[in-house]
Amino acid sequence: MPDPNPQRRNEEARKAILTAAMELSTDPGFQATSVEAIAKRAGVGKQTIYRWWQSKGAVVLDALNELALPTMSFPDTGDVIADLRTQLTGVATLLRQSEGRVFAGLVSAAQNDDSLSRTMIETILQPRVDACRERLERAQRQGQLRRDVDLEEVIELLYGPLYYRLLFRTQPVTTDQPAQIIDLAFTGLRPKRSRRGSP
Amino acid sequence: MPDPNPQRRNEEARKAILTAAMELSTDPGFQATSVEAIAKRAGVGKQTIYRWWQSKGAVVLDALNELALPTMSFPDTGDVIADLRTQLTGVATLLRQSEGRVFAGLVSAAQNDDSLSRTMIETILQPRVDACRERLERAQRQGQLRRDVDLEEVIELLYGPLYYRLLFRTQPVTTDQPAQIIDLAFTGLRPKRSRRGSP
Amino acid sequence: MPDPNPQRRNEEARKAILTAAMELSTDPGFQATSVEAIAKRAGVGKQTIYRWWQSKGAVVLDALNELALPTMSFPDTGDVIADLRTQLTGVATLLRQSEGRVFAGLVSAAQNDDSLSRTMIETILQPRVDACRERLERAQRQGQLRRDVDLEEVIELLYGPLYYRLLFRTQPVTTDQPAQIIDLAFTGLRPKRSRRGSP
Amino acid sequence: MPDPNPQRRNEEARKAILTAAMELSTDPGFQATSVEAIAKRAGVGKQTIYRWWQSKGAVVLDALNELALPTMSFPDTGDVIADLRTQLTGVATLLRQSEGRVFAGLVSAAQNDDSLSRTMIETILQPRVDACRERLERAQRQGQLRRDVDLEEVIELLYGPLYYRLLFRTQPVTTDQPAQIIDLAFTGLRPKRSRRGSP
DNA sequence: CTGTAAGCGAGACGGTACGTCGAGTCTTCAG
DNA sequence: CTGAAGACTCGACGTACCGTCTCGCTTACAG
Repeated sequence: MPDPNPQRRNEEARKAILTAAMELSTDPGFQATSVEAIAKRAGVGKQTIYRWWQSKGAVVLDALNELALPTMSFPDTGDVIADLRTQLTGVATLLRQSEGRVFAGLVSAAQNDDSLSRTMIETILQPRVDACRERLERAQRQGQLRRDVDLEEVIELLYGPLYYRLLFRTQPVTTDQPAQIIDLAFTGLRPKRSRRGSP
Repeated sequence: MPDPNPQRRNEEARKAILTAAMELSTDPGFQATSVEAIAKRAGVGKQTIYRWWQSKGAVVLDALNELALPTMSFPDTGDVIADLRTQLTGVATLLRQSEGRVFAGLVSAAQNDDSLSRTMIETILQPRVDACRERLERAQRQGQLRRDVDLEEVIELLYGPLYYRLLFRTQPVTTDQPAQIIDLAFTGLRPKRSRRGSP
Repeated sequence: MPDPNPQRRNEEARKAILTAAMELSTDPGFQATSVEAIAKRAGVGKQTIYRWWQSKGAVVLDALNELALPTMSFPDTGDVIADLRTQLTGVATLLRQSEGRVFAGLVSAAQNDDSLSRTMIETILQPRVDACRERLERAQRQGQLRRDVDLEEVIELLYGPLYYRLLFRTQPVTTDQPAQIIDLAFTGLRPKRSRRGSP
Repeated sequence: MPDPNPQRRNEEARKAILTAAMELSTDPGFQATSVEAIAKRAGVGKQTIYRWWQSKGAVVLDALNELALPTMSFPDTGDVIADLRTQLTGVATLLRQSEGRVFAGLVSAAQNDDSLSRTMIETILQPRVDACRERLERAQRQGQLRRDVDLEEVIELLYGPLYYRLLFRTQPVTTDQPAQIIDLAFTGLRPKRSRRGSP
């Protein structure tokens, strides 16, 4: 039962598998895709998939990371609001496309697969959350953001609405959603100034 | 093939199915539960399930609605912030419990089942969103909330972070998350007033 | 884990399975045949085979019994030698044909499958051995056969050489082998009468 | 792709493979043994087996020949019946032991592997049959055996019943079976002399 | 008050995919 | 430059559920 030797790994097979996984997760869709179908399309034995990945979800996660997700270094122009807008718009654009449904499938699979959930957080979410937090810390130091806030929660406030639409599908993710989220979040929901008779 | 006659429906079987569905979705978990298992535990033929529901998801959705979700009329004490806090805390409390995982399973299933997605929105989400929007409209009229905002987006801003944690599981939903969300959302992220040199 | 209910059994499926099993055991051959192939050719789910039989061997055994093996009531003309010749020639004729190879495959499978071995003995061998023994007993009573012999061993002596050729394939089973076996066995191997000077 | 050079062959590996094959064919049994398992137990790569043998059967055949089967030169005391008894009892003794099951496995494998079948005949059966035939020819010349018989058939008559029990497993091979076979075969099945009214 | 047609528990059916095993081939690396 | 190690493709294994389809058996309405 030793783990397989990664040095002996066939790089061609690996790529073929990731490509097939990505294509099938896009077209018949994540749930409609079987490990068997991935193997067949990749021209690979099923065992070669099970040798290197724990589950279909793990394969698609790797495929998404390698083939679809940009490295996404967080922009820093000095204006945190503009940078957030740039960044969130990028995410929204991605989620609108087929990658969005693939990612939704992944989140779906992670609901009852703790290992996949952890890996997804570590390889997709955490790096981006960290990059965002660093940017927000700089913004705090530059006086562009309240200092008395938990940045993790700020991030959830900004991204939550995006994933809300992706996953509940009450309405599609749009590219102007980010601007509106940012406006709401920075300005706050309190009424502007009370029209008559505020202190 | 006419639809089955609802008057002839066996109420006992219906309840046994919903109960079994709820229990199994809680314990082995939604995805680990099969229609067959529900039928067996409910002491019911599989056909009786397929006669009245389209899928496992549809059964669990009904079960959740009937057995777990409160009617949740939105409170109105006159203080919108307090009311939101009450309401959101209720939701958070529910999501922390096993119902949270069941609901997550449902969201998961809805990712590739348009019909289930629609039903879930109609029976679970929409009524609560509507109640919330009405409350927020009242708040706007009473000057407790900015008028220049899309209420749908406000709702997404408030609830998004809750579901973010439920579905990504980066950290558990907590009962003080709502208070913090509301604080951030109402106060906004802008720095208080710049210490030196603002007009 | 209760056994399936035989009353609910689909007779059509059963026949299709036996026929497919027989055909495939004949053409690609017993060992080259997979349960999967039988299922496919019979237009049947694999589970339907596994529900009613323990193994491929068990299916083929039933197929052989139902489709290929005659009921073979042992003849009784009053002349035991003639009757044995008739009977053994019938067996040899069968073994020469494709049924012979199917049966050989079955014997092969039974080498490491005790349950199959037992069933094969009970359903194929034993009934024929019993019929033969009864005929031989009658022959003994009629003075056509030595009385001081174990009939089981006589049967092995008569049939052993047939199966020797079937299974070792040193030479093919032929239709005149039986006559020769019977001659040898009845006359015995001792020299006729010693030509010169026996005591 | 020339045949591998036998001079370069690693004698240690060869022995380890044969030993492993023999042990595994004895304990988990022939059919339950895989080439992979033999390689692992012998501490040898699978390729090293496939380089020198065509199949598992071929390996076990060699193992049996080299490790289990005596050279068995046919005895000749001048009394053919005694010699046959000696020889057949030796065979029966062997077949009763684990070698018997290994051999049965081999016969089983040979049913659908013509090449193995031929090799088995050539290396195991034929030499012993030849030795036996020579002994029987001498017996014929010495007037201890009918002259008007096909010796091949005599051999089948004598050995057939032994293999009948080995392969059908209706009852175990025993060490007194040979004596009884020989008695039947030499004396013949005809009744002694009819009690009343023979000259 | 009695057919008869529905819903019901049960579970066999044709399928699809699962995750595993082993076959036989091919590649890498150490001695 | 052989041989151990083992990754590869492939095919089949036996199992789990899917959703459909009979089966008899209540059960309740219609004649």
